[in-house]
Amino acid sequence: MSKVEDAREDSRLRAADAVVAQLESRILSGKLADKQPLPSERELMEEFDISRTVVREAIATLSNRGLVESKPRFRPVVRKPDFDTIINATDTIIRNMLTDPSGVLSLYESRIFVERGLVREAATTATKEDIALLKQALEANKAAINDSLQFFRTDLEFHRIFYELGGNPIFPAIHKAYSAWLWPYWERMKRAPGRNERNYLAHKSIYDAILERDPDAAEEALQSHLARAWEDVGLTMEVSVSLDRSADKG
Amino acid sequence: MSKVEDAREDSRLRAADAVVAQLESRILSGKLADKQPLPSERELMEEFDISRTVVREAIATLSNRGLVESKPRFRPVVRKPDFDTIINATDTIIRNMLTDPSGVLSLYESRIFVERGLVREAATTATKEDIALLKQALEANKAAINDSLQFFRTDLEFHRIFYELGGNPIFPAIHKAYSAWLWPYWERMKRAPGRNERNYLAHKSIYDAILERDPDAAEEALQSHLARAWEDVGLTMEVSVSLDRSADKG
DNA sequence: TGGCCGAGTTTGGTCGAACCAAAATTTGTT
DNA sequence: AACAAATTTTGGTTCGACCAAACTCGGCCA
Repeated sequence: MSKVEDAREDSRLRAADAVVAQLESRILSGKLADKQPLPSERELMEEFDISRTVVREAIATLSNRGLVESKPRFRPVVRKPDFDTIINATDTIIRNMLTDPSGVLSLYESRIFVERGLVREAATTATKEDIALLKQALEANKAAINDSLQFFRTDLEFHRIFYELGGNPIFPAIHKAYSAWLWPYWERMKRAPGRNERNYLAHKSIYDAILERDPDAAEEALQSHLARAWEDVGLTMEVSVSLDRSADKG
Repeated sequence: MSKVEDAREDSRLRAADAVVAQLESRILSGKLADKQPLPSERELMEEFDISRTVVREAIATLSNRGLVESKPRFRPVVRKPDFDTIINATDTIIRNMLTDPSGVLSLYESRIFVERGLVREAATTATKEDIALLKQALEANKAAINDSLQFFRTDLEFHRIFYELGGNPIFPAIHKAYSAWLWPYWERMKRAPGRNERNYLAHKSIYDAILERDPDAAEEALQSHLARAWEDVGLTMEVSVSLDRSADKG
């Protein structure tokens, strides 16, 4: 008997949606194990007694929902959702939204907000091990001052540590998102002489404040650090903004 | 000429993906205006010189991405993405993730983190108008103590104000998300006598701290308020996960 | 024995024609 | 002008077919 029909005596719904629901529950319950390939489309169409068209639509939806990973021409692979999944699913939308400069600013503001909280947290609750991690990242950052690409990497890594501290898996995912979405704007940042040095010192002052268990100082250091960084980027953005406006009027 | 082929001399890609990209750019550029119906599937298949199968797949993807709204049997409607769109696109994933209690905890922890920052911000930078809003919400909350449903609404509203303060559109979207995702758990919260009263007092203490421009007190009040709320919910969840972070400063 | 290669099979990607039922549109009637 | 019926359009679904890329597996050669 068709398992789909049961959940679909109401013909106003899509058949694919019922299949999606079925597969979804199987994935979540573990009947379809993580990292394992989905049954072939032809198997599924037989089992659910539907056309392959519907099967494909269902799989496409699952893919967009992040429950399976599907590369073209390859068997879709089951993937239990985690917070990273959300970032991926959200990616295109965000990128679209970031075509508006004010969207970038909003995003960056939110990042500052989050990191202010994170450094406060670090200043009050960081363990010796946490601080050791920070110190290590800081020194790597210092060592890379003359290699801008490497400096950027260690910069990212230094900030990332704060997102890891609480052990809450949401925050690393957020850091990943910020990095991915704001990266393009950082790439265009001009290479002012002494910029790396300045940023390293900013990192150090944050670190020092944490060492001294001073959340206010840490927050302040972080805030001015990121505000300054925005200025570096904002200059190049303002150009494109005004360009857009003149293009609009024309 | 087929517009799809151009972006697809590499046959390893899906035809649907190219169509998605095309329509996506048209929506973002405004060539396909917001709130306007998409061309019919048969028109699209002719224009792009592809089969309807591919058209449907493309539309399904756009729908999942949140760029069009498609109810079964109705013409899909163009929808320019905003931060709310993200929440909707993310919704199913999150709900799936929340089948795991630890996921709920992570989410709730992140909410506490965010709101701690928000009330600190409010305590330092809230304008007279902001404070008036808070006072109004607080009084509405007080007036609803004996009507649990109404109390819940005013409770939500009180918290929402903090998310509105900065004027950053990301935060209201986040509040909406937290409300939607955590709602089911709150609904199951037991109706202990005096609970509304207690929560109102907690809100008041937050408000008072903001009045006195004391971010530490505001944060502390918020923290204990939400931690206590979690206990009310946690009991019914039959999961004993502790939330004590002892992050309070002496 | 072990790794490489190629024929044969499976599987995903795409097409096209067709049918149905519901929505949208037009026509007809009062 | 308003409402009801007939007609066209459109989305949802099925079936069958074809292609090319991925996968399998068994034989060849070192």
